[in-house]
Amino acid sequence: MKPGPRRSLSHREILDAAFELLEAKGFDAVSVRGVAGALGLTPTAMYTYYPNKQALLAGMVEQVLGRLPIGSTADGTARASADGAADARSRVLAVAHGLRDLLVHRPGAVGLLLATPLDGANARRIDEELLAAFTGAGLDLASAGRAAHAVRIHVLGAVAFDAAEAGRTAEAQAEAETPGAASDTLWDDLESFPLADRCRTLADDPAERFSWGVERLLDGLLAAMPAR
Amino acid sequence: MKPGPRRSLSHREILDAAFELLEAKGFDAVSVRGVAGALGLTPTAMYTYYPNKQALLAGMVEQVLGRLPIGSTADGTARASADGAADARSRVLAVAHGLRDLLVHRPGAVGLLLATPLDGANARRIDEELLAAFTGAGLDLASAGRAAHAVRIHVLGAVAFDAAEAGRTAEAQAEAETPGAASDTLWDDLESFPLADRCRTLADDPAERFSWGVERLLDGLLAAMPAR
DNA sequence: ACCTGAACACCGTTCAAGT
DNA sequence: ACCTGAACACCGTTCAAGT
Repeated sequence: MKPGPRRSLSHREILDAAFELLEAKGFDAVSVRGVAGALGLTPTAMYTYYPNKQALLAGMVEQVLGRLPIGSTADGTARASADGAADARSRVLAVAHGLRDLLVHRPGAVGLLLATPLDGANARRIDEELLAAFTGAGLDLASAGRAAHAVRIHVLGAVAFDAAEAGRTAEAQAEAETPGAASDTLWDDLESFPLADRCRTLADDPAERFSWGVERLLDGLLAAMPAR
Repeated sequence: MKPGPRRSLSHREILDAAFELLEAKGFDAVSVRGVAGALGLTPTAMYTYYPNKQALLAGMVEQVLGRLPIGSTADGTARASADGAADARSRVLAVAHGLRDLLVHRPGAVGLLLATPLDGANARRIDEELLAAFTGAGLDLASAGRAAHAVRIHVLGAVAFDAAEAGRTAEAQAEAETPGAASDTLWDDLESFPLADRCRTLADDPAERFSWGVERLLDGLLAAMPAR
């Protein structure tokens, strides 16, 4: 092929192609070469838009985090309320569930978040909302920072575990469909894990488990207020 | 080279070489080819020991998790105490801090944990300890399962964030040492993040932040007991 | 059983060259 | 500025063949 026409793609078009690839074939398929191919470009042409793969992934993270609505209450900054803690709880819950919904409905997005620094403008915007909520509840700035960090950890970690678990059960199903392969790794160690085994039969719903965990975390965080 | 002598390596030797590579050059250096090369083997010889890379990584995870001491109190099963919640707290804290120490002192180990299912025997052993602690505190099995999951998430997530943060500041330092490169990505967006900016100047110690977060999480989890 | 060597289908990235 | 084509130094994995 000769150089071809100057298409001059926008970053939007490139990111759209990358997300299409992500949702169709998973995170591993989001390669510089793969995205270039989907756009009808040579791999090297990608380097005129992004200096490296990290920058491309960072662009994707920014786009997906940008879809999280924040501070949705219409009253703007005037948010003073009778109960600062209750206010904080609802604001943090909105961020937590919003973020989870964003990632759960986007297969492969977890890999994206885990592979990328999370220091872009939209990540900072989310941080700011969490900090505002916790300081509004009466926490000092240092505690609010730690509380926001704990929420960050919990949301991302929960989604990552859910995704890993979903992938594993999908594999297990695919394996069960091939009757030739006997159940491998049936270790039957001397050890047994009665509680864990009984627990596994419960088959908890991921969404409910997430909700419960965030509520309990908030119970602990919002109790960390200076006595007043 | 001809086939060479039958060395018949043990899994231990292979895993040791893999960990040496992990600590020396990071998680990305732990490749089938890399480990084989460190052992003086051809890449394909690795496949007589492990069916694929996943299995090799799973072996590494099992070895590192095996170093976590559990149930260190000498009294064995006789653990009934006046305050079940206080007992549970100390047991969970032991697991959480033990696990964190294991990972923090082993650069690259986080990548390992994030890339592998965590369903091996040692992972189950840790699960069992957490479940025992929470049920001992009076939680029903379903709640204990959710609580254990929350702890799992928090410990791994915290270590993952710390590692990412450490990597980022290391990069920033390396960049600062090359005075030719001006400070890139100084966006100066219209938005500003006063709380997040002030928060960043606090420079919280990761170990203290972790401790605080786990304590707050446990505050919330151990309050989730049936009223008695 | 354990190992080699060649091969397949991939990566991210750089460089010289074209328009 | 945007793009191609060749190239470099890697991946995981398979296959046929040797001992």
